[in-house]
Amino acid sequence: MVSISTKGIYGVAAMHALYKSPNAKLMQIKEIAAMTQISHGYLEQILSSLKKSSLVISIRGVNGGYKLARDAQEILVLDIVEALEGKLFVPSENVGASVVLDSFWADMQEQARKVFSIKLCDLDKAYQTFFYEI
Amino acid sequence: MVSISTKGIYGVAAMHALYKSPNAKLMQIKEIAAMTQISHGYLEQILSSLKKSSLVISIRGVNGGYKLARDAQEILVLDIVEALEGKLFVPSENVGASVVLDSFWADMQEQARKVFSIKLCDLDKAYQTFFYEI
DNA sequence: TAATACCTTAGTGAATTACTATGTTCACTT
DNA sequence: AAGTGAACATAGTAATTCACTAAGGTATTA
Repeated sequence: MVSISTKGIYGVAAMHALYKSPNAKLMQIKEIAAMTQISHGYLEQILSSLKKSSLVISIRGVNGGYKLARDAQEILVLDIVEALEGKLFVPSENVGASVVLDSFWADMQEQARKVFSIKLCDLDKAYQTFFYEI
Repeated sequence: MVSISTKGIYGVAAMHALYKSPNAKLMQIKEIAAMTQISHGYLEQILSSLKKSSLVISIRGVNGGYKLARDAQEILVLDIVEALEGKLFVPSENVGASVVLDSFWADMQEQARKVFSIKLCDLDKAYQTFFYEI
């Protein structure tokens, strides 16, 4: 189907929730799950992956939770999605040893990854732009 | 993995082969398969899909084969890939009823599809550019 | 009518997706 | 010191997709 899967979409939604947390306050999985409607157990795994990629920081125990590992200006949607789904748009293998097509697909990948290189802090801005155009 | 699958890559390779056929001469499946290293049976299915999407024309019987249904200038890589893999980059469902993220993903889809809106006849040109830059 | 090409459908093993289930570890509170 | 509640870790599972193969059907030409 060639699409970002729910895992990536959930990941961006969770990161966006953390970004929107007032005063960068810790958020617990159950809070994020309630906000985003993501299943608690699945969200646990997703946040675990995001932690492994150093995108979030966690604190354990009672009153624990998650927060962004760094400023939202330093986090790209591409980082989030690739942390969860691997590098984007890598053509499986090269076909027929065609140099033309090989470099074509490499170029497509580069351009497509550029599209997703939008900062986490600019997500709302993107929406505003969209909104004002109506 | 979020990538064009081999089906789409094979489809583009096959279409490129048809585009490169001298004088737009009919090409048989076995010729294309030999050129591209795609399995004969699988390529049959792929060309069948491309025909259903009116991207190629076929002639049956002895000396039959395939050719492009229209000028390569009127065929986008996006057309080929979407004929084989469905519409690109549709986020499965909207998550958490977030209007911000919904319109963000819609915008991502639009931009990503634009990246693949390159004409079949410009595939080689893309490579030339890449080549000259070295 | 035989040969040869396209056309169609069914099946299959491997991998991926989107979870659920179960338990462990850690830290704070009482 | 014990209990509670949070993150952490691993295993399992049903459904779907992927990348084909197999087997035959149908149209056209020699």
